[in-house]
Amino acid sequence: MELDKLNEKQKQAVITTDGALLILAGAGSGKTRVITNKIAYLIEEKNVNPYNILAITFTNKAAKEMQSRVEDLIGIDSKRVWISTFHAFCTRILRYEASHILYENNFTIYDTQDKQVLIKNCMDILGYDKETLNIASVASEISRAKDSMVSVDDYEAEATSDYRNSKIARVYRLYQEELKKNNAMDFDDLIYNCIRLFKLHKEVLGKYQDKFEYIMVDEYQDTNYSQYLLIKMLSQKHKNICVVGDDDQSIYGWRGADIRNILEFEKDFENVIQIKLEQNYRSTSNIINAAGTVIKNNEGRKDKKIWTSSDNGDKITIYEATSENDESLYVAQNIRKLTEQGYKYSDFAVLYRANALSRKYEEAFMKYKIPYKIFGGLKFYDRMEIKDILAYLRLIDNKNDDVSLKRIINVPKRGIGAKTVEKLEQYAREHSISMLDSIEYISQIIGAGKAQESIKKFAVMIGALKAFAKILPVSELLEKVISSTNYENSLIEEKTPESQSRLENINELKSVIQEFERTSEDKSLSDFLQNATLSTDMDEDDKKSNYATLMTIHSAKGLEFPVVFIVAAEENIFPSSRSVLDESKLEEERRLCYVAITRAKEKLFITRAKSRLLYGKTNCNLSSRFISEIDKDLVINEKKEYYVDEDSKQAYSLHQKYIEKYKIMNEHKKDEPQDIKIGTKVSHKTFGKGMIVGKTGGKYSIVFDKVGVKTIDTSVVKLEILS
DNA sequence: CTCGAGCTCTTTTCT
DNA sequence: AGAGCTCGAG
Repeated sequence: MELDKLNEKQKQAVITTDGALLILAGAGSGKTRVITNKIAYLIEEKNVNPYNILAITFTNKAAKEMQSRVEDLIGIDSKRVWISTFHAFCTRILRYEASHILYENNFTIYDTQDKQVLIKNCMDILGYDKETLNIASVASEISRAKDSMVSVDDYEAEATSDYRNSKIARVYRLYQEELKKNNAMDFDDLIYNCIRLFKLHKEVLGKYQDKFEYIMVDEYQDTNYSQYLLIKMLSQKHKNICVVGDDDQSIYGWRGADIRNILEFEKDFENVIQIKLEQNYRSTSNIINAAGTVIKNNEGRKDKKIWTSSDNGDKITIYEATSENDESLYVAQNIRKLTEQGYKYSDFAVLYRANALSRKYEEAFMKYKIPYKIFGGLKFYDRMEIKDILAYLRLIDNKNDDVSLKRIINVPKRGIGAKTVEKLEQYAREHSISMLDSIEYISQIIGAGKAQESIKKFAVMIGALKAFAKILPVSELLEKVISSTNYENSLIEEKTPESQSRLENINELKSVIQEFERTSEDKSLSDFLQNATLSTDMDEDDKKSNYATLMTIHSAKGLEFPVVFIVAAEENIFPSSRSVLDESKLEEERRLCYVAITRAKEKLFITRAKSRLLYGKTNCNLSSRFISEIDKDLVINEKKEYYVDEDSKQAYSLHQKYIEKYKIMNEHKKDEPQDIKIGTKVSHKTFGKGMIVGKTGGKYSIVFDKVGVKTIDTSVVKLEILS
């Protein structure tokens, strides 16, 4: 135990073990330290059995971090504490108790993409076109319903008078029926169904209530209603519930997080003790004060003031760039300058509001030879080839998974087209069986021919693989899948750099599976698939490597860096254009800004550009209101000297004229795609040197030395031919 | 059945 | 700017 290393408040938070405890932990106040020490304290001082402790986090990364820090404190006993994410926790329970809610325990978890595929499918069946009803918005509406425990019946009842909502209600109903038929659940269902299970079967709930004597929840400000309910139900017996959070860091309202949960914790639970951790150990005093002057503009927050005993440190540098190019070069130049003064590349982070902004900084870093890593974008398990292979494994594991079957029935191409699949699906629907099972009756469904032969062969292959699955470990099953589907070979034959990188990813999947077999307790196929769906790229961070970090502010939460650049601090970007008209959304943006500022330990730069090319258009945005909210005494303004004109209105109108002119010029330019042979070496003005490897119309696939494969439309961007 | 031209869309993102 | 999706031609 390291109780003596804690400050008074932290110590108090650790030793207050019984009853309901709300720890309001400001940024950088050592909250993980408090939770981990509390777990150790319960076990070592209070003789609580580790088996009776539950600690819940939002991300795998946070769970792993917590697990390893508890292990450092108490050793092997830490393995017996339940430390997991909400979703992993619910999955584990549902796997034991699936039969109570009429699911099979090898149910498949559908990720966001699978979910959208199935929703689109449902909308097709109902005859709703996506022009009137946008798939993504239906998906998110269904998510919000489940987050707030609104069942299909409830939703329908509320929606009767509303044309759009009653349509969504029908999609929701069909979608849930399809999930059930496929023996599948989406992410939201994991929590929704867990609560349904507890409500329906009090004896099951009782079992878990007995087990969890002490419950801890991290990042409580990010919980949604269903997560709140889950915690509340589980803690009902022992009533030892400790939640840790910071209302000022609630930035996930748009995905259902309810800030009310933390603001009204004291009403929701009995005899709540509240402890505030306000001392910041991370940042300089100037940074903390800047964060404070911004966040105080929000109404309706818990009263607290973070402070630090550190020195003032440097002032915050604000740079007003002329364009996004100027801005990105400024960032790169400053990083270069600071590395010469002894900073490492890994000390730097560039934080932006949206992933689409990252490219310019990437280019500038390449130019200045600064090693960097971009987080976000396409994740490993989202890659096409990985999803394909996993779809095979899912179908083998769960024959009812029609979504996976449809994904791979013609991958690699075996001459089974959309019409055939449609007929098969219809037959399956009419006879209430899975698509895989309906293949048995294929001769009744489609006439004899090439498609029928292919589909029979497909079914035989899946049958054989299922037999292998019973006797082989997952890693060997994977080999069988790859060889019998001819997946690898068809990629090898393609001989494009894309297929090359796909092959590499498949090899990566092989090592992921081997790693899983080495480390996991339950080595079953179901378990592997669930792990794969619930995990993400962010989980691993190699602290050893030396590179600058580029990421969105959202993904930076919980991290810290000696030097932080907050870029594109402009109205309509940060705060985003969709937030500026809505006071509560704007407050969330401001909290996001608070999170961004408090990531910095020593130096903070905030930059903005007077004009910016984004989503194919140039815009002139005003400086972010958040910049002006920072106390002027804490700031140094840097600006290009030739910007004499302070009147932004005038600058704006001049710029608009210039842009109009530029547009007209461009329209004339957009014509004649270039005709270049495959194999030609070319140069692109932003991606650098590369080689043409494929051609589709006027568009070329090009492997660039630095950035990999990109598709370039030469009627828009001209390429310089090198050889 | 497969390929390619032309259309639309674009915040954030963990699970 | 560029990715993804739909629809029509071969």
